[in-house]
Amino acid sequence: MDRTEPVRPQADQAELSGAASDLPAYLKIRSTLATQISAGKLRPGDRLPTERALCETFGVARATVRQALLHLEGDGLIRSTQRGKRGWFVNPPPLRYDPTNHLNSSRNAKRQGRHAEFIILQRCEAKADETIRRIIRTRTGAKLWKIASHTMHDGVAVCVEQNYLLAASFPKFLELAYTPPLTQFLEAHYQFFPTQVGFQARAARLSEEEASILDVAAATPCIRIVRVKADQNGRVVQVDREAWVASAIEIVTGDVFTD
Amino acid sequence: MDRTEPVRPQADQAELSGAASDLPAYLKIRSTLATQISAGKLRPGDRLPTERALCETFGVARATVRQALLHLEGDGLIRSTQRGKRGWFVNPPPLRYDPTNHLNSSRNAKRQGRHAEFIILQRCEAKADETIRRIIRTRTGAKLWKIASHTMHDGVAVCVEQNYLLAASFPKFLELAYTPPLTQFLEAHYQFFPTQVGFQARAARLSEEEASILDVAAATPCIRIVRVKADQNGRVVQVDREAWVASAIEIVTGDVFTD
DNA sequence: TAGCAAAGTTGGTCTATACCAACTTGCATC
DNA sequence: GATGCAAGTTGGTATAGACCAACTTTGCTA
Repeated sequence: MDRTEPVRPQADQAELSGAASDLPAYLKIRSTLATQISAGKLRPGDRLPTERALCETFGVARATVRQALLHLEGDGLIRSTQRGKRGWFVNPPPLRYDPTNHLNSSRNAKRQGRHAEFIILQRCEAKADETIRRIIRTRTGAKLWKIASHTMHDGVAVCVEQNYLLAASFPKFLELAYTPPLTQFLEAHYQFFPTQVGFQARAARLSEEEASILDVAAATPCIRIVRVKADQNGRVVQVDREAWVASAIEIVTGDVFTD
Repeated sequence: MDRTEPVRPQADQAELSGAASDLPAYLKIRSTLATQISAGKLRPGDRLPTERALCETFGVARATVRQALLHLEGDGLIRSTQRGKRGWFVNPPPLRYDPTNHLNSSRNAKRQGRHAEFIILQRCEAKADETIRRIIRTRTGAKLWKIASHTMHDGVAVCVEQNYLLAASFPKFLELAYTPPLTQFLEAHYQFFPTQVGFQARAARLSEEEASILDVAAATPCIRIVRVKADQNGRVVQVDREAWVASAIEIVTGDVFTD
């Protein structure tokens, strides 16, 4: 009984998602799983079957299953943990993020039914690097405060960020007892009501360090956001650099999408 | 002389990018190539060595090289063509795209030193699907005009889009001789000076069809943008759906980044 | 010299296998 | 029961080899 299926291991996969049967196997697996997710058979937070189990289900090698899973990760539908190597999990839908009206991120999260937490990693004096310097248009030596933190939504890390403040505009910042979120803190202690004067977003990948903080695989797709804020005189005094797990947010302005 | 290097094929790779030598091989290859690109040794439009040549250079298997290349693709640094299977090419830096001020995309491209072309694929009457219907807040049967097109920058396809117009607001649209770009055409023929009332962007992957139009590999990372425009009375009359090759654009508002 | 067919190249897909670190499970021992 | 170690599981990384379609190059023929 060994020779009924001789050399063609990729023959009999007609059961994979009927339509478009000339697609590569990994794309069929991808769309099969994507359908299960959008149909609610697999729900946010659910764990997918193990890679080896999926191999059996679809009758393919593990590399093929992984190709499908990595695509689903790029699609933003699933994520795999890194440290707690427990498997692949279905993502919640992305948080809507409005670049023109993004003054209080915790309230934004709450309005969308998420619980946001902020964890401070570092708070120190810092020098501006080339990028910051160009934005803030300052002379080389200007003193800055740097706050490094990350954000959790419902217990899942979704964003690492660094905030840079022009030290001259926020005297004795390090001596104050700081509680996030930053926007509210600066409002309360410095009567700082900023104007957002710049916003930048682009698709990229997480660095090693960021991925390890966010507890996802190295080089996970992310969206890098830079926000620039000015004081009442139009002076740039704050630059925020954020790296969001790409699947965790979408950029939206206007209210035509929120019904 | 065959047994000096017995069973450990991944041993001697100390020459790969000195620092952080405990990184996986594919990440070292990725950063080596990324460095060559940012240092200008490989310039936009250049073709990378073939995958098999890179295997020899770095002393790894082809799957490992491909892993590195796919990461660089996700980073937006390179792209591989699909139909004209000629290899991997270095991308130009992304085009800056301002969601709050994006009325004329060809002028935007020109200002950044690119030549933009628009190719019309289809122009027809269409019914609103669920998404469009919800945005345009119209009753089920509303008649729409649909324009499907794609955009080339310097001869490279970078974006596919569909524009939907409320037919009632643009009478006899199909009977007019249409020349892109759309914004200018509507301005000239209908005195339509829209207000942008909605903008949405998120990271995703190209569909089969889109990828084939854009001549890139299936499921290439992309940024999906939806723009919603209203007439003078605040009535939503236009919805644009764009899919940009992720590496081709970055979303920017404000002028603090353009120095 | 023009045209065309054969051979080679290249990225895309896939199999099969292997090893590792980190985590989980289960079992034997105290 | 609690403890602790061994065995199993899981995703991450990597090798080696294979086949294909589509493209390019080569070289022969008319």
